[in-house]
Amino acid sequence: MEDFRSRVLRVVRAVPPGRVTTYGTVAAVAGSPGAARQVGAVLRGLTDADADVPWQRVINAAGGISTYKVGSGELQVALLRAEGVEVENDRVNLRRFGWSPDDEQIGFDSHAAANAAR
DNA sequence: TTGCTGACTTGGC
DNA sequence: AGCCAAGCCAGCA
Repeated sequence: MEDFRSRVLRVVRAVPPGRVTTYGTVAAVAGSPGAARQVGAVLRGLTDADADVPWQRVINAAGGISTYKVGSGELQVALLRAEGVEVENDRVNLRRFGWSPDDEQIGFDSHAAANAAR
């Protein structure tokens, strides 16, 4: 069985530019609903070999940056803005920029978008 | 090896 | 709106 870590990285790599997703979504797609913390643990341990992983596109369910103890969340905000993601008041509007695997087909503006935003 | 921390989420109050 | 408790399990001492 593939490592949880590998699956997380694959999911994150699948997030298109200009979109963001949440730890919970990544965890669910990776096969462990509710294991959002582990997603954070994986991303925290990223190395040079994982430079192709757009970790900045992974945020918390509230649409905010969850750097907590990892230093500059400002960097992440800057990276997101550079991709066209609007960040106002340290918050991202998940209704517009939130991504989930299903959005590959439908884009947004559907029940999936509402689901992503809960 | 064990044990604790923690880029989180969710449901209940 | 917010706070609290439980659960997930990868990484690190």
